[in-house]
Amino acid sequence: MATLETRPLRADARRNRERIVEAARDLFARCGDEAQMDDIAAKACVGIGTVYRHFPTKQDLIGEVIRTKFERHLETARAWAERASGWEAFEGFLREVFTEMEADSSQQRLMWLADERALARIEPTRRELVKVVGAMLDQARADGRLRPDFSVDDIPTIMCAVGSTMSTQTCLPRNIPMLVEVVIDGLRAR
Amino acid sequence: MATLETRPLRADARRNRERIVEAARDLFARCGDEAQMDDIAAKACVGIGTVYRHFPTKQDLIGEVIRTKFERHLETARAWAERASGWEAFEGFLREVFTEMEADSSQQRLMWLADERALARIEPTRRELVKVVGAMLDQARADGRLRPDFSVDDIPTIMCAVGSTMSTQTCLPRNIPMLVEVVIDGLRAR
Amino acid sequence: MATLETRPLRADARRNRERIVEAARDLFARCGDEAQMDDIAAKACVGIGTVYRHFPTKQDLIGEVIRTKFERHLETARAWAERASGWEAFEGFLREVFTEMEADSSQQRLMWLADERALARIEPTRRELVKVVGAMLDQARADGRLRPDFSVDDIPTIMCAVGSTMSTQTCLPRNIPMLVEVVIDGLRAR
Amino acid sequence: MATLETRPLRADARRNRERIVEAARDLFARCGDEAQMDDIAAKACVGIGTVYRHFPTKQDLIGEVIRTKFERHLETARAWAERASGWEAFEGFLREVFTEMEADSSQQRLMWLADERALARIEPTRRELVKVVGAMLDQARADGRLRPDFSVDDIPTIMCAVGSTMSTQTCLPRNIPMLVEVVIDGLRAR
DNA sequence: AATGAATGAGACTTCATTCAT
DNA sequence: AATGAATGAAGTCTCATTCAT
Repeated sequence: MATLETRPLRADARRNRERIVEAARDLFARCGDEAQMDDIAAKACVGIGTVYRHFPTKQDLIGEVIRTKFERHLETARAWAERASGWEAFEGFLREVFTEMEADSSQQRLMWLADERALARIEPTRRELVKVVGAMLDQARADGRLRPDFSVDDIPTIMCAVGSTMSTQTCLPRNIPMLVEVVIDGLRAR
Repeated sequence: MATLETRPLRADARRNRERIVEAARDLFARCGDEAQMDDIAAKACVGIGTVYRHFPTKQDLIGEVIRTKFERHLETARAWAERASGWEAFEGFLREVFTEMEADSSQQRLMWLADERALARIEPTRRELVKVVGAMLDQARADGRLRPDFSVDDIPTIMCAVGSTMSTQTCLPRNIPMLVEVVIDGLRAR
Repeated sequence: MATLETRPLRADARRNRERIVEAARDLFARCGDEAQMDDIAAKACVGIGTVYRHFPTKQDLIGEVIRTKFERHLETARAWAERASGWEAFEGFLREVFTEMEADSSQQRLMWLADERALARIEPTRRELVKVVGAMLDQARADGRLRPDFSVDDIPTIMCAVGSTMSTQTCLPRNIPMLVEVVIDGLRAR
Repeated sequence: MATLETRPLRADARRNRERIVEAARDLFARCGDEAQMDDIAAKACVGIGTVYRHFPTKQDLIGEVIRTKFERHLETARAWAERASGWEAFEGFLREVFTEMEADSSQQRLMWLADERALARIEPTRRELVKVVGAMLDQARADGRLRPDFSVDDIPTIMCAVGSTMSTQTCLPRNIPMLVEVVIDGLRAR
């Protein structure tokens, strides 16, 4: 009932939160849609009530898992922005991101479960990502290496095209490396 | 009682069947996964039992809706195979299919609901499609217009990449025309 | 619309009726409760509507199948009434009936599916059976071979006890020959 | 918050569980197969979900109801094993069990609804019961009071014969007391 | 702050029966 | 007299979310 409690418990809470997100990541990857809140709680070794304390909705949890992945893509973008510039940086970024995606391709399907509420959670990260990559694009376009009609706002389209292809039913044949080459070649100026 | 007429009841049954598929097409497009068998039956003005008489499983119905779309793609491919050949036919086919897809882009998400059972239903059509388009590709490759590492088995990958991008949540920005150009340019021989 | 039709079709109808009962016998024996009217119709090579023309209710069909079995028991009783008398006839009848029952023990469970309506159908046959066996019992009692407190009305109880034991889940151990001996010995006068 | 009390919620849960089994006992007895999970939940004043939390399947609930009855039979057997021995104990046990059975004869039909899954639940109790009664039988056989061909494994057969006869449709005449005497006399050595 | 038992709307599917042909 | 497509009430079970402890 005191308003001013110190936060000794908050360390515990944060650990719980991380465990929950970790468990969700794993179960969503393995089971997709079917991953249940109960199972996620069990895997995180917390009660289901604790999951809901941290994430009031399943969509919030989905959104958080997606956000952590975008965070990693953002870091990748920043690393390439430092390491190179223009088309080189962009191509390097794209290839590395696609590789990351394929490493946990089963998680790409999370994008299909996410509704507006979940997606709202990743907006800040997404915007930051677009900003960082935008700089590379401007340079690449100025250098005449990038197709002129490609804008920074089209990046999500590209990433989505590759990512969602990774996560379809495995009973249909998929050739991701080929797709990556087609897309990157298609982005070059002719 | 005449021997010559087609069986009258069967005509009714076929009409029902078509109404069911039509209703399913519409509701899946609008509600995705959420579309319920009850609602589909109601929309088709038949009892739920009638739906299950024609499609013993929800996945069978999903599969049938997808199959009808593939059937249309197949017709498009055949039309282009007559009208042109090689790269011209392939590019024409691709552009027309992508346009068709965008016309009912909300239906692309059906692919995400389909499980193996549903997908099994479209196998014959898919195989025929690959065969027809394969002929175009061989010619295009021989003419040096197609990137050499692209095989007929990669067509589904390409179509999936574009199709699934169309069907993502609209709250994320999408630029489909740009994606189409990138993909087609990426497919050309350099 | 004529009231006075001759019965050339009735031969067909009777054949259908027999085929339906035969199919029902088989399917009830194999599937018990789960046997469906559709399947019975299919197995009898008639439409489901034809089944309902002959037996307005599933229970009527169940009752008919049971009745045919009672009919056979009745014949067995009559045969023993001719061949012997008193306790000899009764024991012979019982042993033969129990043997018949075990031959299609899977059908005994039909008794568990039958409701009042079905059972009403077998009343005449049952009454006749009791009458025939009753004569044996009177003689056997007079001869001092039958336990004195056993009446003709108790015959169904005895038959039910053995019959229903035959039809329980096979995962529980059953020893029918032993049960038959216990029951017959228990019926003797001491 | 004290460490000593038994967990309060768990007490509630146990009460719920008992209420569910109690409600199931009553409804299965009255309606047989027809008793529905919804009704059982309502009668137990819990949500349907609570029923399924405790018993993941209807068969599990059926099995539990049967198990509680077997448990009572087991207690009866143990009581007689202390009170007497040999044939006296066995006959006393049988008569008391048959009386118990008749008290809720409508429940005997549960045995007919039980499938393997339900029956698996009662295996331990059944085995224990057979063990306790087995000792009586050995003694009775040694004393020359029991028919020699009767083994401990035949007990379920005997109990089933009487129990199932109790639970048939009441429209057929039943004489249970007579059946009990016939069976017990039939079990004696001659 | 955490727990996990409870909830209950709602999903898919079945099948005895009806009725237009 | 026969057919079999259609019906729809009712069944079992799931799972995101709530709330008493």
